[in-house]
Amino acid sequence: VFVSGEATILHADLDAFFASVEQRDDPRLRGRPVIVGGGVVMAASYEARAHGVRSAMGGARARRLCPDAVIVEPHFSAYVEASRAVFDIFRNAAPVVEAMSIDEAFLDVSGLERISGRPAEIAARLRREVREQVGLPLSVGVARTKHLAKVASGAAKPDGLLVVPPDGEEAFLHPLPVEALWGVGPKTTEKLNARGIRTVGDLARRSEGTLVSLLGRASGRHAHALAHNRDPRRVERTRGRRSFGSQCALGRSTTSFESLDVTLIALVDRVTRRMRAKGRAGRTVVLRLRYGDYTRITRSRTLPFPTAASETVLATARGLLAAARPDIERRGITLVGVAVSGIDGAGVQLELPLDGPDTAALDLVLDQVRERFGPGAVTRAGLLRRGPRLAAWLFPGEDHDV
DNA sequence: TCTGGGGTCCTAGGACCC
DNA sequence: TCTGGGGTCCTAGGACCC
Repeated sequence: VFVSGEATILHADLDAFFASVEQRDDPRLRGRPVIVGGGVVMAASYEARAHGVRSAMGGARARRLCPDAVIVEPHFSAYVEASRAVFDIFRNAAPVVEAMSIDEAFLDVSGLERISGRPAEIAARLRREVREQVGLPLSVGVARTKHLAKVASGAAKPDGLLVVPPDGEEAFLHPLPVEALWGVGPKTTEKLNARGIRTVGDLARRSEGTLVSLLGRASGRHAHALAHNRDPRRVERTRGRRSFGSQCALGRSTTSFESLDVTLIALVDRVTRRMRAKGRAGRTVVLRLRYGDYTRITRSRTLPFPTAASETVLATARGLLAAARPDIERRGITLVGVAVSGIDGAGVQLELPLDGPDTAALDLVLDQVRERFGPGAVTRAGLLRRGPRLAAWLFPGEDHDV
């Protein structure tokens, strides 16, 4: 594996994204503390952050901290549109762009020097173009590894650019608190602090074995590697998502089991609609619940075949919900969510009733597949051979060892 | 701190297979 | 009947990220 010795990875991150879009679209909000989302803070402008407001904070607390804040409802379509425009600029600037979320991405600009200039110049241009063409502040970190670039963009905020030169990496990394590491959250920070490990430098002095026994195998190794500035991850093209989900918080008032079904139908419809729009199907239906005391559980069921059909997902989710009914009625319910995971690539969706095999419907689907992919694309024998689970479900009791 | 909505990855036990 | 060693898949929960 070729590992560049140059700082050619950019991490580009829009500042206070939702809040910045709101300030861009309403001049009255500029220069004022802005909070997006009333119940829970979804984004806070830097003016609001100066008062201690943070995202994911309860709305009541945020208003106490910053009584002058303007609270606006989110405008998701505006955010999606702004994000598209920004990513167009990213893709214009670098051959490999890896989207991390709606508002941040890694860019690999190695080998572009003669065409586009040095990484720091590309980063500066990126910031200028996003500001001029989309009207939003962008911070960029430039470094030799993804992790350093990510931490650097955070340190550059707001509206800044920070390059970590290869010979300044340890000096940059070691004084940072452990929670500055990407992947070290509140729980891990607490465990580490309890052991007197407060900075990345402290972390680097502990052995991998010590960290593994403290944090578990993957987290321990990860923390150890990052503290020693080892991060071989390359910037890769954004992968397809691995699950589709939707959830709905219900508030504190008691909810009847019957009205829960209405919510469930809407959630399943949203999820499967999005899956069909992307041409994806998945095998595992996950029901997410949060009881009245805010404890969470998940219940899941894996189907023998991938689907994006509303009826199939709904029937499965209903089954999971029915099993939880006694608990829901005893403890109350404050959130319902549905997700479909185990996404099987594009693939073919078989939309069949759950209550038993329907070979006529199957033949119809197979005809459509042949029409699209050619007459030899699928045969029943091939189906049996390649999808034993599906075959067992479609033709129970038959010999599937074809 | 009285808690949205969308995701990712890891761990661990049990069933099952060869 | 007790027991190896290697593996996959499913389910549930937890930590983390934006």
